[in-house]
Amino acid sequence: MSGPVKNNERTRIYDVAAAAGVSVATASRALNDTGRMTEETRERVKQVAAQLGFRPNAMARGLLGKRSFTIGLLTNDTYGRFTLPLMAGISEAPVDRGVSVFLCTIEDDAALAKVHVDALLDKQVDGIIASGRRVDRRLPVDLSNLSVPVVYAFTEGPDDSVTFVSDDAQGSREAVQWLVSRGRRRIVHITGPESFASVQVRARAYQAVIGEQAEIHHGQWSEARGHEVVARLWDGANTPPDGIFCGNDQIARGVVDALRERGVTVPDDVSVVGFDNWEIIAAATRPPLTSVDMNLRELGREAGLTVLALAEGKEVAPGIRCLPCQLVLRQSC
Amino acid sequence: MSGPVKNNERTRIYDVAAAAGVSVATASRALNDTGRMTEETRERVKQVAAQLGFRPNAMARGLLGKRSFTIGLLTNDTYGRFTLPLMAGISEAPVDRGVSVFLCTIEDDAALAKVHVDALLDKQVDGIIASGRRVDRRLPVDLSNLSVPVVYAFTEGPDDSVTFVSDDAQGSREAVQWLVSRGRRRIVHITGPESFASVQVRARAYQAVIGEQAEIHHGQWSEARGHEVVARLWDGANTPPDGIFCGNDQIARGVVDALRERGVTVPDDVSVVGFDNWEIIAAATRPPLTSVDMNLRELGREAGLTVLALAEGKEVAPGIRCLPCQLVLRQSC
DNA sequence: GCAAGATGAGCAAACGTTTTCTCAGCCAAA
DNA sequence: TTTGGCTGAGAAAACGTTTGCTCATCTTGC
Repeated sequence: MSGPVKNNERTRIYDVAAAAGVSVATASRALNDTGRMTEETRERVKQVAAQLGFRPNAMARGLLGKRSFTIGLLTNDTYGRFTLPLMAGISEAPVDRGVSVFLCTIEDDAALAKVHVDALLDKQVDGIIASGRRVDRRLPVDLSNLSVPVVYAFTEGPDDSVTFVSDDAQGSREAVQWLVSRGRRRIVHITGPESFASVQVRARAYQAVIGEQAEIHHGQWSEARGHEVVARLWDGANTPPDGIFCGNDQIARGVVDALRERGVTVPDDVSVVGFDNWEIIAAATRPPLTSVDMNLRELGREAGLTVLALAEGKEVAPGIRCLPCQLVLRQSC
Repeated sequence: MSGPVKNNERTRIYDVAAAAGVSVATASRALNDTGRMTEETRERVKQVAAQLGFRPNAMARGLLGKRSFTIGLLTNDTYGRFTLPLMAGISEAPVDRGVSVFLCTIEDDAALAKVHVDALLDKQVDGIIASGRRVDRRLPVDLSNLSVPVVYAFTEGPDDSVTFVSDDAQGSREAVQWLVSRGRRRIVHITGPESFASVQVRARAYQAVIGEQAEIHHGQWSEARGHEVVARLWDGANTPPDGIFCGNDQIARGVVDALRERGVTVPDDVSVVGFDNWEIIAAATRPPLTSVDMNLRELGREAGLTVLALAEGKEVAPGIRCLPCQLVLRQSC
């Protein structure tokens, strides 16, 4: 008639301790590989725990004020183009350590963002990763004075934050250099609106390789825009280009389609490279698009590892980390 | 020198109670709108709490064995095509009640799935939503005897489970009927492999409208497949169709492209309808695709509300719930 | 004027861990 | 033998809430 006798659903550490004939304290230490005890005792406890299928209650653990084994991912990319690869990378490392990820999609809605962030803080997340669909825009919420570490991925953070972005300059350089190496001499760049930071970075990298012959066409991020520019280039007085580096895959697909319709052969007459390596577009283009992949998954992985390190109290130098892009070769050049 | 004097980061309910001049118990009851007390007391406590920016610690709450205000979303759709709209819907209602969603992407990997599910159970989630990229495939993990409620969305669950799917039959019917109402007389169906349940459902609905003149072409889910079938139809001996209902938007886009290349005008000569309403494809097609939208967000919303209801102990009758699709009109018919 | 019921509010237990003390036993050095 | 350090292990506090129980006070009906 003494001691807790609850026959609840889950086995608690109390049950393990009782079964192993030790105290709760010893059981806890045995399972966490801390404290001093005979190797034999430790082993016995572990075995009993495994046998009973014991899994520690994360709530109780979290209550002690230590880790909650939980991180939050904030994003305004409801479409998922960037978020899901990122997400896959983020949870890759953490899940092995028992860490789960809260995904919060706030859609440029400051109030919604606040609700989500508050909920995350209530749940004592170990850290937050902020991510967006556009590198040069901040999320509509201030994360700078939170009690938990914050890491930015694919979105702009405050100056002293840890930020992960893809190395668009390197990716663009490789793409253009690849065109050059294929013997292309007149290479133009068709890309998005000048107001995007990534547009500027990519354009500068293109310019650095091409020099003064550089020719940049800004406009919408759409297939239609690809058609438009091709029409202008081929119907104009100047010699049309033999290489086209596009700011994203949608433009590139428009370009390739427009060229095919004009009877211009890709890649024989003109080589085309896209950016984003959006499988659904790049692979369906005829011919399939060579494109720059931003390695979002890897980016997510790094961000996940970093926020975990910060949560564990490790020091991480603030600054912007550029992760390399990779040129994915297909038949368009 | 008496009582807790900790000056920690977060304000606890203890601080609120002290500031309001009541006991912790009263404070708790005041904030939760339970128990008996003067309206004046309740109001005062609430006011003090608001002033101090008090937010209850979710861990402590969860430890009491009640709700954890947390649900898990399991999916094997790493690409995000289906998951993100679903996710947006799922968290819509819950977040207002302070519920956050763990997103777990398991990629047909049973071991990974188990790791994730275990992590979710450790964290005492109130419920789990299982979702997949294919309606007729089960996730590689058994969720049937969990201690928390499970709801299936866009994936197959056990017989006695609560499952949400889109009403593909109704969507297809409306699409085909729309073609008929536009005066189309010879309508064919180009769709994916026969092994997909959704392919069968959509095909049957098509057949039910068209009758014995039905003509179904099974094959890959790709743009290339659209080209292929158009070539076969227009180069064959029979009169080509004047209406085409496609099993997904990729096929539809291939069809429209192929027709344009042959000089067949869409929608004047032939009307085309797609399925999925995948914006990136449907909107970029020339002309833009009319397509069946599965209302994934709404589906997610229902699933979220249902799992919450179950978590609160409400009874929900098992069975398959079909949510209506919606025909989104664009210029392709 | 008194018993009985209603009302407002506090004490303390409970949730399942981790961790700080504390302590008994043992061994070696003096 | 005594002393002191080391080792293995347990008792109990702590984390921040919620809630069952208790109790004093107030109201009401006789």
